[in-house]
Amino acid sequence: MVNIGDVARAAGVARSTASYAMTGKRAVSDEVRERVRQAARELGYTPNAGARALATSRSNVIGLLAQFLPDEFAPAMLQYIQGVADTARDLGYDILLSSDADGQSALKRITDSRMVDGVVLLNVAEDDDRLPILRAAPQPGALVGLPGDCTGVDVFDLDFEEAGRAMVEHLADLGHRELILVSQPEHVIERGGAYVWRLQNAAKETAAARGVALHTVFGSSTQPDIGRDLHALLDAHPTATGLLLNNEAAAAALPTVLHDRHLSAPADLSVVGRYSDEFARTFSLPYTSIESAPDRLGRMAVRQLVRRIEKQVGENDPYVVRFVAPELVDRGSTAPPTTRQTTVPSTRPTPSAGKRSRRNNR
Amino acid sequence: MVNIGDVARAAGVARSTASYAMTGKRAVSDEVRERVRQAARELGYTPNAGARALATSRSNVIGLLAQFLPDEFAPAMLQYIQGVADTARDLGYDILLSSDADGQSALKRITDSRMVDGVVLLNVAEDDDRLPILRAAPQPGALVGLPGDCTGVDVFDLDFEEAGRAMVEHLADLGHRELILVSQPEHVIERGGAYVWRLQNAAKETAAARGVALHTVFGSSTQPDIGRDLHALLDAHPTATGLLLNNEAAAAALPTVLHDRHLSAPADLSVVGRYSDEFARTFSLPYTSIESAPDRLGRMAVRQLVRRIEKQVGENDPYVVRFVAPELVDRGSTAPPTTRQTTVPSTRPTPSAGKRSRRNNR
DNA sequence: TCGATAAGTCGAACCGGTTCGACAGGTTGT
DNA sequence: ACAACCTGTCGAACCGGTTCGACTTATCGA
Repeated sequence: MVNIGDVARAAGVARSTASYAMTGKRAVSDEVRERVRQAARELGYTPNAGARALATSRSNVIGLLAQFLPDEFAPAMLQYIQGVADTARDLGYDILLSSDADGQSALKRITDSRMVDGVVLLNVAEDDDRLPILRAAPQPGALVGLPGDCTGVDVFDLDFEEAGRAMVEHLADLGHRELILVSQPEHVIERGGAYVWRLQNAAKETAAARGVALHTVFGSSTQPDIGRDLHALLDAHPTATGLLLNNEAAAAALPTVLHDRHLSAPADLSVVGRYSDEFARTFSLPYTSIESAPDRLGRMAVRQLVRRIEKQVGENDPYVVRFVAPELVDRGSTAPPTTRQTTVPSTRPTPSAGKRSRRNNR
Repeated sequence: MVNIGDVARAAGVARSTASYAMTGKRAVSDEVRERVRQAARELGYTPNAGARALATSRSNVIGLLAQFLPDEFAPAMLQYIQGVADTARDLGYDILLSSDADGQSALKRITDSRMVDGVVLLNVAEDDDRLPILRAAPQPGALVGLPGDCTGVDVFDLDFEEAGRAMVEHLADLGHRELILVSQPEHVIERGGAYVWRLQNAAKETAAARGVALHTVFGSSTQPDIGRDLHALLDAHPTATGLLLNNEAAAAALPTVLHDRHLSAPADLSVVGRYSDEFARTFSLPYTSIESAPDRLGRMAVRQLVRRIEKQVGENDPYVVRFVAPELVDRGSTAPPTTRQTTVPSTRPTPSAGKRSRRNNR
């Protein structure tokens, strides 16, 4: 393999001069620079990443810690990854992706070994066990998701409180008096997914202030369980006229559930979700929703991280905690309330005739 | 940062001895080994990845070239990535993820710079422009997807011919005489997605042999276009009794389409898809389908790649082209044919009353 | 005209590992 | 008793870049 010594020899200069000609870190005569570049081109020279990392203590790689947890909805996760990957590439960084379930040791390994210049953490929990390791690491870190303690890292998240308020306000303004909020599974909360609480508490407060009854439940995050959950819920609260979804799986399952019950939105039920526009398109979801902006959050996190890596902001500059304001995207699934006719349990579910696989029963 | 010299000094040995004690590449006395390991533990020593890569010409990183193309269905892609990432981690490798639209230059950069020990290519086209670069690279490569020319790389793919045959046979056996096959968008084919042809041609041959009429069309891969496509299709072929889907977006959109037309499977229409079980669960799809096994393919590709990297198979060992046999997962969406009653166009689509957003019209 | 400054180049050292050859000391075989 | 061998350790060289200090030559100001 051709190295910088070969290039220097071909150009008739010292190795150091060749280096300066390529990197521009010192003045080099036009003539020499051109000769070096020419030689590099002809020989097909590419700097060795390991050697460069060793010499500069910079790898131009950003670590991305994502966890594909069984109770997280994978397609929603993908959008954060895309946002991070695209932005990193634009800024000249490669992505080292870790999907290791053991986030602690993965993080420790990639930071201690200096494989990465910085780290983005997805799926951050209230008391995330990766944070102590990240703070102890020499590299900067950016989070997507709000932990309890934000010291030493830059944090980006959707404003879930505002989201909760906006969802309730929207339906209250239309005249609804009884709503159901379906959150993520309780297990997500136990693991520290505080955003579930943040939205739910704000929704409760707003509901109380507006004199609206709000039933809150945790839904499953897998099929077909969430479908069953939704049916049970609609049975349990026959007089509720609005449905709020802070649960991607529930949103994805709702069309089928409403179909089975011969209901439609907003004629029988008003629906407001909390998911991204991309998600809505992918799943063809016709519900008005709070935009969760995963691409923007990923982009913001990487931008700030790169600023720290490149010392455009120093360690003494304050760490930021930035919330994206939720936007309500109106897809026409809300309207003033109507009394929902209760479907007779025996006629629901209305599956197609013929044999049905075990896998699909609900 | 603590380096191997610090460890050696603390243990009272030479740097080389410390290295041998950690790597085990030469015999070291039990006592010294223990002293070195102890020192390393106490000092919190982790080898510098760049330095090690420079010295050994091995990075323990695998490059993963994925492209999030607008006409590919992203959630389907994610499963390949997960399969690759999980397997790599199990085998002691990290993943360098490139989602660069310019696959050629991304591949050239990561291979020439020696950042990676090997590469997995997803989304491989018939005449993939990344292949010449991969063949010229010093690292081995494994593909998920079948290109026209397989020399110099290990190739893994679903047996799409057999899949096409199996889909048609299954419905022909049940007595169907007129079927519709919805493939990926024509654009995917133009870009070189040969698997579309492979399945379609095999389906056509089988249909001809069985005396079954087969209408083949290319569907969109985005919402809501694909929904419109499906409606048009069902209008155009009112006597068709079976629907074959080699298009994930179409599968994801079908429940809503059938709902709008007041049809259900298999009572009015038999349906066979081609997607993974994971995909079926995520989208709650109740259709019998050919398992596309993305996790298995990703796993196989990484396994073989690592074998090459670690010289368990040499450059002279033959390169493999391995097809995964398609399995039909019966979810009960197929039955003997019934005459489908034509829905009156004016009553279809049956949207909910009330305002409808522009975004959601079809 | 002379010293100060800047531009351009070079050699050497360095980053932090691994690996080769040499060698001391102990064991074995004859 | 001596060669042959094995074990365990060390010092030095090497991987391929970058960067520092020093040096030469040209340029400028006083």
